Amino acid sequence: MFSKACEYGIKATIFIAINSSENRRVSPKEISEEIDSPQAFTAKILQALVRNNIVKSVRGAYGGFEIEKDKIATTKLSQIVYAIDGDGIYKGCGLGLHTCDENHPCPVHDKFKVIRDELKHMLENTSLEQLALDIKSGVAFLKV
Amino acid sequence: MFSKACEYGIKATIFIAINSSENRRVSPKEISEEIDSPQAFTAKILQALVRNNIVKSVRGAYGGFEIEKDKIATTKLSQIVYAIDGDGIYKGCGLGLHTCDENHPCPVHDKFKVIRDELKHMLENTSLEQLALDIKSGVAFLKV
DNA sequence: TTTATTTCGGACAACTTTATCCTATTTGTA
DNA sequence: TACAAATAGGATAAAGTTGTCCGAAATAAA
Repeated sequence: MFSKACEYGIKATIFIAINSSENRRVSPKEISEEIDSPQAFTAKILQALVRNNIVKSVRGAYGGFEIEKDKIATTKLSQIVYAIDGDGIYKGCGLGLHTCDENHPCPVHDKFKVIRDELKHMLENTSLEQLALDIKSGVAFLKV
Repeated sequence: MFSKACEYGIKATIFIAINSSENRRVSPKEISEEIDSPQAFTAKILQALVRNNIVKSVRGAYGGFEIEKDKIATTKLSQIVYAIDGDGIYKGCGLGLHTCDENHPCPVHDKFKVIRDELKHMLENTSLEQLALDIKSGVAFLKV
């Protein structure tokens, strides 16, 4: 469904959010340990998240990654996915046709549309805050 | 969502079904032209479909690919997908956790489960016949 | 039995994604 | 200012997916 990069990106952002809510910056090393991902690759993905204004980075001593507190509630899962995987999940034909719409559908167009719209709706209505709260309360997990 | 191989596989199977319903065998060349896919690669995918008993191949002169007529109605989209992409679409965690279930969920487990179950249901309840009929009647298309 | 036709299957090439490494740049503190 | 601690970013490697090529094997017809 998502690329590996996107999976790491989502988990990393959640971990950063949890720490930012307690005023702690975190390093790629910490992040990759907590979400069980390759460190250097995770660092690359963090760069993309910074460029897309999802998270903030602070260079130099005592630096690290953080998220502004008010952004934790407003950032949606869809924004993270879009920053890393683009809009391929919603757009594009399920069977790879160049043009696939109501007027010129692929054989599974209608059936796919239902599911994709639901996926889109879910991503656009799931906030970083919700996800972070489940980790904080021990209801959900970022690794294993 | 699906791999390229799977997209080609689905379209190829539909095209074979249409022709088998009219007692015609088709070659990889014909297939790849009709579904707009690379010929040699498509041939490889057809081999996989044959091994998985989705389609039948007949070697030698006047040979080609076909599907037994009664199979057209009973074959489900899920079987084609499974033959090529495996069960990764249903199984496996959306965020790549090793174990992700009710007891040890990833942050998006519940939300994903809903969508994946729906996708699974759709694939398991869509028959090759339905898809082929839409192409035959000109309501849907296999290329462009 | 020979020949033409057609799928099968292994080897390999190209491209994309995933992952690593090393140096440059930035920044806080002594 | 010098140093240490961090992220940024380019180069490159490893692995997976996509795609090509060619000879082997099978089969129908002459």
